[in-house]
Amino acid sequence: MSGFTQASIQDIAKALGVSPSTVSRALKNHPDISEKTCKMVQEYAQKVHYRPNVFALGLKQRRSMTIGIIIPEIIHHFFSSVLSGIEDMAYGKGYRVMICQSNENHIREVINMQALLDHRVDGLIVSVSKSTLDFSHFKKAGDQQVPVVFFDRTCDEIDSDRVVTNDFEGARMVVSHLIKRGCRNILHLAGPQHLNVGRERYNGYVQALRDAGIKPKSNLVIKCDTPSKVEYRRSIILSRAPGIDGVFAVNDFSAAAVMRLLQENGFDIPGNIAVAGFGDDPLASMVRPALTTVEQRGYDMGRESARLLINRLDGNAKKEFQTRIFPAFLKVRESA
Amino acid sequence: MSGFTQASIQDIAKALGVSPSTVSRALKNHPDISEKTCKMVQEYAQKVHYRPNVFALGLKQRRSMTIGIIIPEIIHHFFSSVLSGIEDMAYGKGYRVMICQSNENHIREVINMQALLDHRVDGLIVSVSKSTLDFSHFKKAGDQQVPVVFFDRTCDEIDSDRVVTNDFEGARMVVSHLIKRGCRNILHLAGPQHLNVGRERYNGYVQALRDAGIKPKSNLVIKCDTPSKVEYRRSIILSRAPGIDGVFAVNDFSAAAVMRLLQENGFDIPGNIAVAGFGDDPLASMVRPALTTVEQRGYDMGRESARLLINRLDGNAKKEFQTRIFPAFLKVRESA
DNA sequence: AACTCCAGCGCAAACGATTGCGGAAAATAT
DNA sequence: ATATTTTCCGCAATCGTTTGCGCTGGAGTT
Repeated sequence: MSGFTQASIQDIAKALGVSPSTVSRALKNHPDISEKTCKMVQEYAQKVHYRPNVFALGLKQRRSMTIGIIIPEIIHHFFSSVLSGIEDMAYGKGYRVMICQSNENHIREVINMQALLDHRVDGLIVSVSKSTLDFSHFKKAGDQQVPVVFFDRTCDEIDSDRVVTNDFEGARMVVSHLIKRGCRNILHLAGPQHLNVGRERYNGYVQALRDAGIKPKSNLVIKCDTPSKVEYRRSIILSRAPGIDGVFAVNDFSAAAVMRLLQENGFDIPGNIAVAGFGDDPLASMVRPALTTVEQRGYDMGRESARLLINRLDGNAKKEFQTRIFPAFLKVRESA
Repeated sequence: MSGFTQASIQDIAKALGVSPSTVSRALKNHPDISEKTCKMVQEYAQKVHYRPNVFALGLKQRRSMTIGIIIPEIIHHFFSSVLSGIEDMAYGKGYRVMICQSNENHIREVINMQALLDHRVDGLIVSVSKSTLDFSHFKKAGDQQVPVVFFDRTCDEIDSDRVVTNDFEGARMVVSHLIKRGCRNILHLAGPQHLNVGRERYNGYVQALRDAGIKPKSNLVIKCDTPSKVEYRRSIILSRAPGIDGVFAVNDFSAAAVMRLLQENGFDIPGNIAVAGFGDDPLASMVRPALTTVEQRGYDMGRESARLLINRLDGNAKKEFQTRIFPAFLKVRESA
């Protein structure tokens, strides 16, 4: 009710005939303050809907109880899952979050970084954009004593905590599955190789082939990690199509797109060509045939990222940085 | 470079042998300060990477230059598009954003609201959660002089600026299209009727039927607005299926889910049953057959929401509240 | 009676930036 | 030469909260 203006500690102090310091202490049950006073203050504070001023707090304590997050694109189910995990853990520990999207754009990432640092976030959780090759903006965070946790797409140049999926093993598993199903000539729609995820998934693909005594062929690897790139490369994909019996795409979006492309051109999935993706996006179960893919535990990864960061912020983290590797799970559906 | 600690205005003042007030004014080219001093201060500030302290600023100016955003679920493409629109407009006008998800949960929405108010956002842009029936938390924003703009899912009880799609017309168009294609018995998977979007789309559906002289049947309207609800209601949907020749779902997710369900049970889309959705999610073009749907201009709606809000914040808005209605566009693909 | 001790509270200085007002020096006018 | 205006800058208060330190009065000790 109380209407317009937010009550401050001084307002409460004045109204109750005590000093601001007493109010401040009473609100946190400081032992110096008598029980009676505590109760009186707290009740009055409640009545006038007192809420601490975060600006004054931040100014005084030199911390914001806020975690900054930079992710490439929030629209991907994996990233939103991670986000939920981070939020839940953070809220539970009294932290808030501030979310920025880089839109896979390096410049935007740098701007976001600055904005978050300007807002004096206590720590950062980041998954780097595809177009980021220079990591100096992350070092700036280190300079300002702001710890960074990288998840999924990490930055090797910077010593930090990391939370990743076992991309290698996930890729190896799903490609092995394709081989077990009888595939011999498996096309890989690869992600950027300067990103750990792209590299690891590629490596897992190669490993699975080797395990089965199949020689990897470089013309069966195409850099192509979005639906629009699938469209852009349709002619080369279609030129390979007659000679292949399987596709492993670096993510579900490309997998769905290539599946559609192949279907439109008369190939039966999985009859002629089996298709597998990576990530288990909700999309995977909505397309036809439903997509065989690799499940990542995004939510748990988010929680763990936040846990690692907050431990460090609260000073109860080991000095050495850690890398948490989450298992990947093969999710067999209809497409392979 | 400069290492650990962020330089403050006082640090600069001390280093340059001037007063903090001079530095403050020099940094914004105040006419009281000589050109020479301005240049000196600005150059030094640049050198030490001076960045204003948002806490001090917020405390003094009693505004944060930050817009709070509450949306149901960021994972929906529509909402992320709106988000991008808001961000672009806001950044362009010197505002930052703080994003919260309600996850369609009323409690969470209330908490988010309080968190944003605690952070002293200057204004709010909100799309209300499905489970919100009580709007008192929004009134609290009004009490604190924090203007709110509602988009898409509005709140009728509160006088405010609004930005919406012409849901009625969109629904009418797409259902008319179904009818033109020959559909007579069209199932509607409806959203919650306490939300304007659910209601308007339903009304558009009814209007299209009436326009064609078809009598709406209540047993052809099922409340069902997510894939999991489609699953949950599969038996009733399938019991209706033999008698229908079209489906209009309140969003693309449900449309895709129902399409799969029907296909799995031997119905050909669009041969036996035509299916249409709403929203033009990227999903729509990835499923088979590609989904006929209604396009909403999410990005533009985001920009407009931010524009309306910022105009009000900057004091150059008319007193009366406005409602901006964005057109919807029929997007015909393969499913209908 | 004089002492110590402690519970309970207030003073005042931060944190970093802004801004109205006043004042010294320099420039201009008389 | 003095008077007047400009130019340029500093003082100090302010935003709301925290916190080290000091003060008071009453209870307990000797």
